[in-house]
Amino acid sequence: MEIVLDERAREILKDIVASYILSGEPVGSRTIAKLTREGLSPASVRNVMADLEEMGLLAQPHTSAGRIPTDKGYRHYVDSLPPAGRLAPRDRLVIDEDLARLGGEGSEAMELIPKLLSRLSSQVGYLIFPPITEAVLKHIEFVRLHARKILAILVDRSGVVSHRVLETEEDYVQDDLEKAGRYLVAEFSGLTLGEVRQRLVRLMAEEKAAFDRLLKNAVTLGTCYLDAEPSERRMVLEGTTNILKHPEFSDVETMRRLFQTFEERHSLVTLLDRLFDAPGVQVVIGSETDDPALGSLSLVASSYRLGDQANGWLGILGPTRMEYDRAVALVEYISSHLSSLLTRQDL
Amino acid sequence: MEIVLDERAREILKDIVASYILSGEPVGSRTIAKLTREGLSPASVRNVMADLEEMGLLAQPHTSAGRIPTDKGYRHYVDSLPPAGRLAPRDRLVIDEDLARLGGEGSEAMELIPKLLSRLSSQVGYLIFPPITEAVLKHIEFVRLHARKILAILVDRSGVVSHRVLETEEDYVQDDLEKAGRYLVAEFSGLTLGEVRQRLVRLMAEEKAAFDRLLKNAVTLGTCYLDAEPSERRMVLEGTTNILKHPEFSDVETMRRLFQTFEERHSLVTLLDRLFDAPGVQVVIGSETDDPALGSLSLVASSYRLGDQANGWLGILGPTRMEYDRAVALVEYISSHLSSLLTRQDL
DNA sequence: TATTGGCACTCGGGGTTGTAGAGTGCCAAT
DNA sequence: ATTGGCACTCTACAACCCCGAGTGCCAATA
Repeated sequence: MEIVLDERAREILKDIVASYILSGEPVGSRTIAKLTREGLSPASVRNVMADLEEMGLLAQPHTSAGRIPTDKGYRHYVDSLPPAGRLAPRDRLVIDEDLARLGGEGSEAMELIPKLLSRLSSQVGYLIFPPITEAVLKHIEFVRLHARKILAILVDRSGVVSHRVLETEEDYVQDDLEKAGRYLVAEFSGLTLGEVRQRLVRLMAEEKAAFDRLLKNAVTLGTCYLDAEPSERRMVLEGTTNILKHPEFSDVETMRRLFQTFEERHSLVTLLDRLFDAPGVQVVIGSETDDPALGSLSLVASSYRLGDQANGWLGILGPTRMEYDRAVALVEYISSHLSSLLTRQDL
Repeated sequence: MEIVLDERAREILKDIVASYILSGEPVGSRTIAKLTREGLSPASVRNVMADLEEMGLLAQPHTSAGRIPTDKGYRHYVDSLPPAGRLAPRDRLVIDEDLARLGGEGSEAMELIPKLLSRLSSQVGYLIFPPITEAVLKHIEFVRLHARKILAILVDRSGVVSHRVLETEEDYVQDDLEKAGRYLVAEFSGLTLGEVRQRLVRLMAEEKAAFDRLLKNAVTLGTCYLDAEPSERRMVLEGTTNILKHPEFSDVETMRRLFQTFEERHSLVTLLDRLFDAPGVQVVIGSETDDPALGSLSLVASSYRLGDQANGWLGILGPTRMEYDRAVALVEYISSHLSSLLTRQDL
């Protein structure tokens, strides 16, 4: 169901959406007539508007009001945006400075980036980690807590630390745990966790493992850790309060649902996970998803590369009535900047 | 400025506050007259009410409305609550079950407890870690990230993991880092970080350290880590969306300020830090603090003991119009339960 | 045939007015 | 000291009206 618009209709749609994004008020035919250079009369504009409404791109809040874009209208608008938006030099400067200060440790970036996105866009900034199976092992370490309770700590190549408690069949002494950790690092560092798991499974199948205690410990503990690893991806949200500034969320109930969604995070991750893994910045209009809580929200998202690991996501979350050009430029710039920074430093 | 109330006035104040907490509506003299057993007439109640208002314990939203408690009124009410509140057996059961499932790892408890508090109270649950200087060293570990960037990971006795990136003067090889870590653990595990720092300072002053490379490394790295440790205490908040359910926050602007406070956390920690470190549950009426964002909020707080470490805080944060008896009982029970659980398991 | 000016119509928002109900304060009676 | 009674006050709610913005449609026009 491809909608074809002639030049003028497209122009008018663009103007309406842009004007509505700026003002938040329904826009009438007069406003547009004054805006368009080729001096069209309000009446003519009205005709086009009626057409656009029939196609489902515009809507009227009530009979005698101006038009506002439908989500379909936003979609058209977004798709017709020039691909390479410009970023204000001032913003550019802030980003360059902040990212340069990064120590090159993953966790730091993961906290800084969403804050940066949030601050510069005055919206919600988010960052989703790459899937855990793609993390490259740098270091792993086991610490005995109590009998049969072991704390496992893992560091991935980009410096992201994660840890969890393992419950084991037998009771290990700390010394054995350290040996096991060192063995795993020596043997597998530089591999992704997915690969490590495969190797471990293979090792477990080999007979040799049954006799070498050190090897057996290492394999058991390693497997235990990887199995305990939840498949859910980590996500950082920042600036959620910014969303409250927007008048479209003055309704308390909508807002409660929204914050609930933020608090759970889960649904956002799966939403982004389903996104087609294309390069470049993508825009998702809230209602295109099936989550009602995201009703009047939109996401601007870009994948990023952390070293040569598979992609994580970062972007901006804001009301559907958002300045997409700015947002897209911002996300685009930060994402590519971050990718190159991390990839370079990783060598 | 001690306010003395006679028996009847106290009774009426209690009834008014209780009724207002339940209904959220200003309560009139009729309601109270019907409630009190010793059949007082509304007119008499009105007289008492006028007195209470003069004392600043009650207020009228407008001339012809019932009375609502002032914060001073709440304070009186709270102080006159019976100290040992009963907890519903059903809640008790839930808590017992959930806490029993705890693996004895600190981080798990730190996440579970606020959730539990939040769920059972339908308010915001929080937990503040003990001051970092009181954490007992169990394990420390250094991982080389890049040249002169080192990731330091620390585990305290209760299993809480924290980590940060150190920038060092010289470049260490991983092997030296491991030796340094092992040295620190062997020498100092079981001491609080505060004590560890003292020892390190002393060691650094001794001449011997200048010649033994291993020792020097360990001292340098240890000091570096402890200095980088921010003095700010960690805090976990859970269920912030619950606050939105309460009608008193329907005003968007108040709410935005509130969420801002939540997001920053800092101010809440310092607030609790200033609290008199008494045993038992304490109630802070929001306006008793100087933070305007906490205007119509109250805190129910209790310190807890984690092993023999100094105290952290846990509790409930909700609107000043909150069911204090329930909340106090809940916080009391969870706090003492947690303390005993952690202390026992630590042996 | 596409565009335009004109005109009647519609609808929401804001201000005004009226009314019912809840609750008070005060006073005189008990 | 307590109480019944009464006049008074104030809010919340609904009804109403009117203004202005904007539309849809039609007949006139280039």
